[in-house]
Amino acid sequence: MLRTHTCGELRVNNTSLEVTLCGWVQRSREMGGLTFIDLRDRYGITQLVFNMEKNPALCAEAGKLGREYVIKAKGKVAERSNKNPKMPTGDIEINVEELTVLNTSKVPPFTIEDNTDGGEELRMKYRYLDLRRQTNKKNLELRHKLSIETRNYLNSQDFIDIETPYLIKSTPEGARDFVVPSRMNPGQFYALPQSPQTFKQLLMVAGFDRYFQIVRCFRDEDLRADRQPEFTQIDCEMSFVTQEDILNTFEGLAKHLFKSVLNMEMADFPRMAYDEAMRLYGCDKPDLRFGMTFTGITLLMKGKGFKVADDAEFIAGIKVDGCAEYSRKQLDELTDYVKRPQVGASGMMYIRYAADGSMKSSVDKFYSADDLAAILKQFGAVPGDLVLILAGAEEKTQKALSELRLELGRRLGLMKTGEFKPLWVTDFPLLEWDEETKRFYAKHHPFTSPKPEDIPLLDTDPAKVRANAYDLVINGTEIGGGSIRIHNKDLQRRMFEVLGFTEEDAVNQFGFLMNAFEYGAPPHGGIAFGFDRWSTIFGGGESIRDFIAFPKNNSGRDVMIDSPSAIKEEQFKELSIKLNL
RNA sequence: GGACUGGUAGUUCAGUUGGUUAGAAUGCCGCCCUGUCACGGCGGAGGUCGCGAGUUCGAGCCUCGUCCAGUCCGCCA
Repeated sequence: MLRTHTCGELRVNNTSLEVTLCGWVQRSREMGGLTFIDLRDRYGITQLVFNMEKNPALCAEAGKLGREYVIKAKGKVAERSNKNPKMPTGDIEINVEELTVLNTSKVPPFTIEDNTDGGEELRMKYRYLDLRRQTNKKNLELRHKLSIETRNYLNSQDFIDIETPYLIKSTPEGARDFVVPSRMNPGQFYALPQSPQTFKQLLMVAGFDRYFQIVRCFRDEDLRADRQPEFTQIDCEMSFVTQEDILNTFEGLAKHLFKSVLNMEMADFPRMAYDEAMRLYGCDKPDLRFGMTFTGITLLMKGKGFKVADDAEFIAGIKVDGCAEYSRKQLDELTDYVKRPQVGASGMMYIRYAADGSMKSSVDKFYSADDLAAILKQFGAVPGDLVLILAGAEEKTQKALSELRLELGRRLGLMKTGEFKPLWVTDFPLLEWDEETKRFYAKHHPFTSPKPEDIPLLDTDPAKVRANAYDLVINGTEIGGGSIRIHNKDLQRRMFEVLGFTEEDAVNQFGFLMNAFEYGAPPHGGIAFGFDRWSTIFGGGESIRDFIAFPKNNSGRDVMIDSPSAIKEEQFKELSIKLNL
């Protein structure tokens, strides 16, 4: 090693030790006769001192060092006369006797500091410089810790890590596939896996009754702050289990991660059926850090001559504690918020229940004091509260009210970082009707098992069938989800029928799985967690990009290596591909 | 596919109603400074106002188009 110590470990009890440090020049401060240099490596920052009286040549040399030069410095640890309590190494410094420039550096395009002056775009282009910053380093360290602790826990529970292929077969269901041409099989393509779903089920058939993998998955869909075209899952599957066994096992994983990574003891996670989540929060991944659950008042508001209410399929609202004094301006802002096209409400009603007991609403014209009092009672409102009400088509209104609830949560500071409210959402619908294609789609995936008691509904009312499917939600983010799978080939065949697959389609796409199910498939089920999201939530971050070493931007581009990019004509030829742009 | 926001010095941003030579901070360069640690002081360099049209006597500012970035909707079994 070129160094004897790191830049983060020396303390006052190392005084007068002869050490050699290596690192990057964070910053230098010249005082004329004295020069200080902050030397940085992965572990911290240590101050180097050069003294003009003791060694003028060396001091002059130190003065020439630029930001981000890579240097090696040999010298003695000394206790500082002027200590810096803000730094872990602030009690000591190194009186440098030998200095070697290991490499020079151009002036970096932004400052390598916690509060950098560089914008997102620039930092992504120079990601290797951005990663030198402490905040990014911390994020990747947290991610590493989560990864190690996940392995530790699952290993302790007899899960085994098995790799599955990346070059697999395209299927039209679900997300768009990334596709890879096969040179040796002209005109044919591999697909990159959206998840190792079918392979882990085949591993169950193979008898590996507890499997896991921390694995890259690929989906060619439009991106968001919490979505990347390639992302990482903690992918798990178990045999001979019920839903209850899976929830318990992976609640165990979550608790272990909370404890080992964040040092937090978590109580048992609450559970909520999908229908309940939709009724109370209008959303299948509610943020439980605050209340403000929905109160339905469709019947109370209808029949009073107010057309908006009379025409509405669904009317519900939320009670905002202690906000009766909201100004007209604030209420108008909220109205504008719900009327944004992305939220989609056509208006908002309010009732202010003033501290003196008086009521003021936006619909006084249509509702008597008794009517309003009845509504307030339904909400359990007390003087000082504000009630906000949306009306319209059920699904749309639920969604808008859910957005309004979250907006108020943000405005009132109720979504605190550092507070964690996990939740299992269970009993998802098995199928989703698509108006455009006039057919059902699997809400989770086509191998999800219906609840046994709901199987008869497959023939009569498929939309009502509930699945043995579950999601883990933390603070309003879906962190993972899974299901008990179908292991019976007849039920699987029936499922494909409901989804409108012909026998031929099913065999063509999933024949290998159906064949496998002919040879003794055990009852099994599993779950997959979004590893990037989990890291982001634990790290209190906003965007999963901050927890991925080399992420892509929202157009799926890597601006550092400039990909995707064109390929050479010879490559197309070799692949028997012609462009059609 | 759609909505919104932004693009001005190396960087982060300001720039009034369209009007003389486009500013600040920071970074960078030079000089001074022996206890700094966001050091301090003095001085200096640094601009295709994303790109292309248009309106105008005159455009960083107005209009249209386009590219790029970000947030969201659709999409993501």
